[in-house]
Amino acid sequence: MKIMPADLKQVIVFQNATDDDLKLILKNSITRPIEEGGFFFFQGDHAQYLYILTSGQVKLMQSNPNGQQVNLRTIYPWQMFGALGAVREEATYPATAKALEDSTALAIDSGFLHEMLRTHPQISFDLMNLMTTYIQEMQARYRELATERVEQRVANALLRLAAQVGIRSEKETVIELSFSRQDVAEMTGTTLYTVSRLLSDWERKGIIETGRERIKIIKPHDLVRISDGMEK
Amino acid sequence: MKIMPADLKQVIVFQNATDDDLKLILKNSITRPIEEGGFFFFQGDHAQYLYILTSGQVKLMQSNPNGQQVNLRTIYPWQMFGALGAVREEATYPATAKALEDSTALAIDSGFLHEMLRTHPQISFDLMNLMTTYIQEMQARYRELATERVEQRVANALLRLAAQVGIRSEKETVIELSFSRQDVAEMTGTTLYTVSRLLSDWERKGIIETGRERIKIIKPHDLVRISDGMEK
DNA sequence: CGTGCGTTTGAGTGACTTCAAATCGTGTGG
DNA sequence: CCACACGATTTGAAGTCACTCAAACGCACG
Repeated sequence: MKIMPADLKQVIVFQNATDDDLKLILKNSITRPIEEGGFFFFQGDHAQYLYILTSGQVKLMQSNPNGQQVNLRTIYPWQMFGALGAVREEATYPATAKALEDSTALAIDSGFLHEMLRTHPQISFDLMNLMTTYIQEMQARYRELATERVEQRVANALLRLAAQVGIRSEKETVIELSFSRQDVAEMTGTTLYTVSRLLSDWERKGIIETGRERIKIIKPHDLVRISDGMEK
Repeated sequence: MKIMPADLKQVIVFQNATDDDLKLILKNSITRPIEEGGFFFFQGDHAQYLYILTSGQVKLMQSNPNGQQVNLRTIYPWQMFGALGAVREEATYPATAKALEDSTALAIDSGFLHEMLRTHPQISFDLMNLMTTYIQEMQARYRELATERVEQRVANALLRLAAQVGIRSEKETVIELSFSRQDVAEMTGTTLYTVSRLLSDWERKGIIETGRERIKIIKPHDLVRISDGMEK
């Protein structure tokens, strides 16, 4: 699929850019397809490109020296990734970007990006704003991990996912999610076994329905109560 | 103590600003003294000011609905705080800022700040860069909390603190820190009891020396080994 | 109709928390 | 200058949450 300059309007950081700017950006970027399971970059790689996902789904994760990993976030079309590395010259990516499905991204060279930021202050400003929201999200997740029990964190994660990407059924307040137990575990800093036990428990209570890589939220309100720690 | 424009050069985000700019910033800010134990602002307050600490020490912390809190970071002179709230108009502070000692800060009105960012792209850019480093730090701490044991996290926290604010003795590699067990616990997402047990253990092994609100690192290298999980 | 991956479930364990009580250190008022 | 009082710290004992490991299950796809 060919990307048009106008498509880039969907990128938050470019929403104030002119059509000419968008054209210039497109001209200075390359299209990079990665198939399911492949990687756009690894943690520690020299950060040559800033990416904008145009199709598919990408998981950003970070590993510790022992190889254990956490999910930092999942990227959906028209979101940027790799920005942390690419905005500073001579930097490396602090995370690994893995394609969850066949995906395509626009790769903007960091040299050109730097030039762009210098000549288009508005973009710096918008990027800064985007970063403030991201910092706040990370701070909130950090606090959650430090102070809340697994049960609350998982409930919270499901609610957050539902708000972001859930497919809402027409009549009822039923929300479908496509994530494995492992995914949810990595998102909440726990193990797939604990997640499985929790989900089974909630299913018995009629709060959710589950299947293979599928979670259907039946009673969001009960999840809210659990995430608030009002349980027990 | 009177703040001079040149003093502001110590603020990372203002290091590229002209003297005239610094003068303008000073003229549009007010000095705000807060005594030990007092607060510059609370989480959820309307974010009217961006602060620059000129003396003392400030703790940034976040609470969950139940009142449990985590330490996000400690601010030292010439560092900014309150930026996350103040750079967006009509926002609230995502954290609480408490003075650990009698402290003084320069308060820059968010309206003026916004104007400043609009007319001085370089500042947006520098601010964005500062935020990238902060995001990376938060991501790293998040991963630590999710994947590492308390022992490793505490060792890591001590090393990080030592690098930031430790007083290095001349001859030997001995580093002094002034933090209570409670402080360290809040920084690492654990309890003061666990921290106390750990520090006692390390003291018995000669890795550190401790006292009331005092931790002296004798063998940093051993802490590095512990933080890498090479213990046991 | 296998085969593999995602999932469930059980049993055992251990790291860390919680609560309680004793002890230590420091700074402050008499 | 000393003694007291309070906050910081230590330590023990008990409890628990969640992890680990192992094994069985079952759905979906080839």
